[in-house]
Amino acid sequence: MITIKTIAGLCGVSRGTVDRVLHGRGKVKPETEELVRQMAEQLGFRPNPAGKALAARKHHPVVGVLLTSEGNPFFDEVIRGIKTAEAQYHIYGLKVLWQTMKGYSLEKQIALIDKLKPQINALIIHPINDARIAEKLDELVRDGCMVVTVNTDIENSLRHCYVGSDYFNGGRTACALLELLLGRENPVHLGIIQGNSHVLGHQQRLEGFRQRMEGLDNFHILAIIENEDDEICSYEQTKRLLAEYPDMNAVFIVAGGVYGACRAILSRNQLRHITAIAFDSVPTTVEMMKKGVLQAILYQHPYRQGHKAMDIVFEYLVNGIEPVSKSYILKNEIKIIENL
Amino acid sequence: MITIKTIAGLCGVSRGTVDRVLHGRGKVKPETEELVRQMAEQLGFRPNPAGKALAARKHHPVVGVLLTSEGNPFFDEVIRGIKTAEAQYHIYGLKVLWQTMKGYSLEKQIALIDKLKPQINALIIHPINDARIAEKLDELVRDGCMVVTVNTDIENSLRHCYVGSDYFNGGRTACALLELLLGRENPVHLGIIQGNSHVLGHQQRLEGFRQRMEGLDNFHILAIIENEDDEICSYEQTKRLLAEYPDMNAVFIVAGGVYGACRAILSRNQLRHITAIAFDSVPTTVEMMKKGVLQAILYQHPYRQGHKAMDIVFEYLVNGIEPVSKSYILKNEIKIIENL
DNA sequence: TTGTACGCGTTATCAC
DNA sequence: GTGATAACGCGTACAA
Repeated sequence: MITIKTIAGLCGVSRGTVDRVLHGRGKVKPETEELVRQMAEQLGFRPNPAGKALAARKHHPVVGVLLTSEGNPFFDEVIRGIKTAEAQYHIYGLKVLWQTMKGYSLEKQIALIDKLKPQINALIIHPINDARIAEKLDELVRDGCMVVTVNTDIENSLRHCYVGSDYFNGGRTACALLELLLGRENPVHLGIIQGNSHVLGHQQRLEGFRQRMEGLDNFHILAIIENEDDEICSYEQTKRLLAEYPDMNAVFIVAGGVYGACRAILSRNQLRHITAIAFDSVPTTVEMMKKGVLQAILYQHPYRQGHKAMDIVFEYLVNGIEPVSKSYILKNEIKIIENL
Repeated sequence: MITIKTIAGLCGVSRGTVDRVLHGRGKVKPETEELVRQMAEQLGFRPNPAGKALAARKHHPVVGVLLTSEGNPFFDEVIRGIKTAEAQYHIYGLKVLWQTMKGYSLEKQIALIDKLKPQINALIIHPINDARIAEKLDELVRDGCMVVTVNTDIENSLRHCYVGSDYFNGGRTACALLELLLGRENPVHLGIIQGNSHVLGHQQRLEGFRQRMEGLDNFHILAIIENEDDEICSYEQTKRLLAEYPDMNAVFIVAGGVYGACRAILSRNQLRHITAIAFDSVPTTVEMMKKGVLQAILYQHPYRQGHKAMDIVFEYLVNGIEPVSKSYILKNEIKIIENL
């Protein structure tokens, strides 16, 4: 095992000098610096996290978590993942400041970022995809704060890393799944219940779905409605859709409002079967799977999203390790009742 | 943060004494012992892993890994998971001894266990489900060696923990998936390609499948063959099966020999479509999905199996933490080409 | 510029 | 029985 001591001994300098070189604190003769750097490089020196952890306990790095999770049960598992990681990293002196909000108010989110800003060394955020938020996050990054987006990414921003699913692929997979369930021969008359077309992930899912649909001659989109992720709106709109298109035999629920849409399908109480799929296994969605309204769902590992986001922040803050990649993408899994 | 020092101070004893109490090394006055124990309990003392790691480096705990992985690409990902964890725990002085074998020879496995036995503090093993192996593992456990079974469990053994999938549920999920793909109305004439009915997991998958099939009046099992996880045998047997039952329209491949069975299906080159599903995403299986022979597969998180097994061993050996549960079960996931 | 010394939490060891 | 001390690897304040 290579330690600072090893390098110091081999270079004939003290541990302090090696440390200064490795941390770029200056005040080292150029030749010495070069020697130490080469030696560390050559021996493949990797600082021991255990030592780092022990030494770093006095810093108490603070992580802010800002989620649009109020009233959105999807985030329950994300939160559980973050909290599990929080407990695990507690001994490293890591502290977490929580902020949650309901809905997608730009002003509210900006206000909460500003509130957290002076207190934190890193931010885990479920961001609204708006240029003003991107600007705010860039401001944080420039001030030395790490920023990790979770579940939803934001365009044109300096954020260090994104942890979440591949929405485009989620749409593709959804379409392929419907093809499997309905076959290539039977005509598929499709109703699409979109969440909010201004939300990046929702857009991308629909694009992915459309791309995968090219060449499927038996697939026909009858209509696309937006429910704004609201259950009541979803219920009313879906009901209207089903009345308007009596030959609809498939429904793709792109984002939220799953329960409302399913209740609308249930309320028709007719013989003709509708094949429906949606995303995420929140309790009401599982209920609708059990009732047979939803044949399958796509699952984006919410627990692991939360945990991984904290892992990345921890590695950066405590061990000084930059994320290996700009994004950490979890697979879209297909779930039916049996393997929930 | 509660440290040994905190407790020592509060009890008016030295850190050494606290350590002796907490590790049951004896040589402590009963009253002192009681006092310290109560104090630690009351304050909820949790030893700091970082400190432990630093202090424990000289122990060099050794983990033996014994897998029947030769010639079985399924284990490639399991191995990758173990190796990633190995690298991560390297700094704690953890060493790993690898042993692999081809096939399922009892004598060979026993010999390899005996070879590892004197050198290891823990064993991660893909065991043959036989009483003689169970006996061997119990022997290890009694000698103070931790034993973790991975991917396949063993019956009636003292092993500390099992990490793997739920085979019974895998079978259930497979049946439910076929029902979704083929519908409840059309008659389903099923051929089942079993691996080896003496392998516990293979048995359980079939049982799960059968249980889920109860009440599906349109499902009919035409035949069940065994391929002994051998590709050639699988190819020949499947070919014979397809010739014998020309109305077969669904195939369930329970375990190995996926490639052989798929090649047999391909070789018929006929118009009638066969819906086929299998387990695990090894390269040849993915190839057959791309060719359209397999509509979907079930995936048992091999990478995470390997990683988790090492996690559990690490926690026990280095931090002295017993596994919370006797088994750690990963979900069976449904994969199609799009979300592989 | 460079070296020394201490603290972080745990544990092994030596001295009493 | 018990206490004191050194060691592990790293970061850093302070001394030289």
